[in-house]
Amino acid sequence: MKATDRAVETGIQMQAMSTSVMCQGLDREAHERLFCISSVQHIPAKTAIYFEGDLPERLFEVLEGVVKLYQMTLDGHRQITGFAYPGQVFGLGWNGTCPTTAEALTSSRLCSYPLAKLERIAVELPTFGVRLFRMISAELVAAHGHMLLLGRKSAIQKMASFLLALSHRNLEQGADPDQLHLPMTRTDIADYLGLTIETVSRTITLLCRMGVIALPQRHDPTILNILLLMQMAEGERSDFRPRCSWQSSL
Amino acid sequence: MKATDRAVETGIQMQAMSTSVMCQGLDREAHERLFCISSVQHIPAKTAIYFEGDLPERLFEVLEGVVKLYQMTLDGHRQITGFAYPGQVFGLGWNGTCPTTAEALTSSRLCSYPLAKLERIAVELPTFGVRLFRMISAELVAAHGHMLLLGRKSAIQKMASFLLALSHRNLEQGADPDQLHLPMTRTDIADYLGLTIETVSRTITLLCRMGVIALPQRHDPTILNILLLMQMAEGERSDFRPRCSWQSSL
DNA sequence: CGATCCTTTGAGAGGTCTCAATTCGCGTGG
DNA sequence: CCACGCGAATTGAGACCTCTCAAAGGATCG
Repeated sequence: MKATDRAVETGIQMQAMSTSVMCQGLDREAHERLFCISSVQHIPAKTAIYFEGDLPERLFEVLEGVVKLYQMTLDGHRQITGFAYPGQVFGLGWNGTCPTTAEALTSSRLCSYPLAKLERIAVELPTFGVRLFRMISAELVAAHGHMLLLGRKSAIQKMASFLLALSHRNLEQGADPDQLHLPMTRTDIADYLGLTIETVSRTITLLCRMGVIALPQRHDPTILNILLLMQMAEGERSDFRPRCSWQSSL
Repeated sequence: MKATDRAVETGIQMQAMSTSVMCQGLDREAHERLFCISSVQHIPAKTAIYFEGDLPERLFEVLEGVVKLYQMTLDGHRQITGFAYPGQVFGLGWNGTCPTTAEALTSSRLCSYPLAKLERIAVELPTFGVRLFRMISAELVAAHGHMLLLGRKSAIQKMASFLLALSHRNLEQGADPDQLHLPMTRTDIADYLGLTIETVSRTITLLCRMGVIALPQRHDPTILNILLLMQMAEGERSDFRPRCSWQSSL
């Protein structure tokens, strides 16, 4: 590699860092310290990044691609706890060992930071520590929401919620909220929603027949009626009061 | 209240603080600063502490009693995301608003800290910030584990896992791991495990008939065969390999 | 163009839910 | 002290949703 190439590469990397969610809003010092300990790597599709039970070593940010995080039961069932898209962080939230396996869904580009050095930065630059805390808080909120989906929603509600979440993500990214893309297989969707692959397939077919979505390509559904989709995600009856006063004796 | 009473009360409170999980292992300065912003309160049973959607204001630690945390779907279903026992903290992990409602299951004594002041302490005393981070990490790990239970376990597996978790908690607390106590109703258990009240009841009856547990009192099961219970929690087949090499193309 | 994996679709079984009735436990008041 | 009432828990019967097993239809890639 020539010197000019290295310079170009560093330039690309610095650009990646400045757009990184890890760095946004941080002062110059934090920014530079993060850059110094960061490293960018390419991961081919279907490759594990770390395993459930490993000792956590690095924090990852997705630059390109999608990563799935999952846990296994001892009898061989799998539960995907989340998908990490570009701009999202994973590898946070361990308790001794990694609770999940991380595996690249598609060919991905990741930026990673050694946890030990990250902790030192967090200790020395409290604003960065607060940022890390915000990130893991967001993950916990998402986890709580997903627990509600897994425990209390029907197959159609789960599927509708999933599609709406993807739509919402598109909106945030400035993409068309109706043109979705599913980089994961039906098996992955099933393991994320707590269903079987057949039920996922049948539910998608059902949504198509109802005219709520279209499916020109198997991995690229289009939302045709987002209002109906939202209704389906929430369930039938909407005669619900915001405050649960019948529960509380207040 | 007389001065001596106040002194006694303060003594009790300081004792509570020194045994508090929030304080364990912290230096004298952090300890004292926490004590200054802390307040202890009693909450009667079935009383909400905060509501889903509220602006988070305080972090709570359970001193006595049990608190349940839950979310509602728009069609009126409930998912309990966790129970907080003495020595456990809740109110951490928000993203704008509280993701869950917190409600005292039994008459409880709580110690709470204003979040704003807590953040200041975390910024000024990084070791405390790290401690907060560890706490929320543990919550995230628990949430992931519960997602696996909700999405991929049968009614018996869920019930067995629940009882084992309580048993494990007893063990940590130095109590008899076989003598359990369920302060929550069957409805609460159902909403925690993603089942109906009837299925919970039937599953408990089944476990009794199999001789895995006994039920002298409705809220106080006894584990008779913990090995079998562990087997049931994990599922039938145990021909499972620790590393998921069939998934990864490594 | 065959091989393989992913996906769809069907039929049937099974687990969990729903609805309903009964029993149990406990506090209240006669 | 006992009868009563109410909520919680248990139990039963049947329906329904989802899973399981099986086969066929597509997509992709060498």
